[in-house]
Amino acid sequence: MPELAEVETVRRGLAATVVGRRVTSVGVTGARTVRRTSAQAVVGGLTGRTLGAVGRRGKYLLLQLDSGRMLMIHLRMSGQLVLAAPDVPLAKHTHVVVALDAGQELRFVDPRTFGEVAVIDPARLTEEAPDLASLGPDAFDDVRDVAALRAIVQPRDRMLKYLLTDQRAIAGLGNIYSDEVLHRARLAPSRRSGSLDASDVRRLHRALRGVLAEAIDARGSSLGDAQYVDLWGEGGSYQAAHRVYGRAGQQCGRCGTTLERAAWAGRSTFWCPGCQA
DNA sequence: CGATCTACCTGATGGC
DNA sequence: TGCCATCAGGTAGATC
Repeated sequence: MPELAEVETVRRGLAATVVGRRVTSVGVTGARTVRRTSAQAVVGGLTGRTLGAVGRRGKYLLLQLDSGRMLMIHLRMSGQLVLAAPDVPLAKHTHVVVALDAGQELRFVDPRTFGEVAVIDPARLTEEAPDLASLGPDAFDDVRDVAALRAIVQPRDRMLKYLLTDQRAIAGLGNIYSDEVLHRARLAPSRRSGSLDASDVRRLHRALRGVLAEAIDARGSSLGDAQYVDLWGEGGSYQAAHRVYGRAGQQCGRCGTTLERAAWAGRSTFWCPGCQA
């Protein structure tokens, strides 16, 4: 569910609300959510700690702790972070509850239990979070100029859809935003990265910056099942700006061609065969 | 190295 | 109504 724009929206919400707050108690009821370490490690690593800067790398949320360690959260497909008063009943599938000294609770809710919460030592990142350690440059924070994108695209020769969603190549894009970026750049998802010329890379860069900036401004995309909401339960609005995602059979807003859908490696890909080449 | 499956889960939706 | 198949924003690991 959540991709870079949604995770960034949650990050900004956390930065505005929990920085400087002390953790008074922690409850873990979902063993799968803390599988990277253990319930004891999460409870012990958080209780009594004060929360510091809130960062993001790709789709990972990283909160500094005054112990020198960090709280790592990945929402995966269906995870949500919710801020609530203690007297508000727990939503179904609430797996971790972090009580803060301001009287509020930070709750991790996740029906499919793919998401995770861990407290890790940044000095031992390679051992404790090899997935995080091997992330490529962040699609928004690190890929600022064309040269940065060229450095990702040029050394590889892969279908663009696979390249853009490979978190080790470029971190943060998922199924929705990769399709939207490729449509804006007028590049087909099956196009090989090795075949891009300088103007293709410039268009891809401009599309990447534009789509992500607009999606973050819109506080992300929330689809019909309302799986993605921010800390206060509010959805984003970028779904209204989707040009291809979920629109197979409709007409392309740019050229009028009927949009297509294909299932590659078990994932849906949407594109316009008329203006993406 | 790159492409494609499967597995991990629950829930929503649509067809019959 | 119920039953079944299909699909879902992610990722790791195995296989070809």
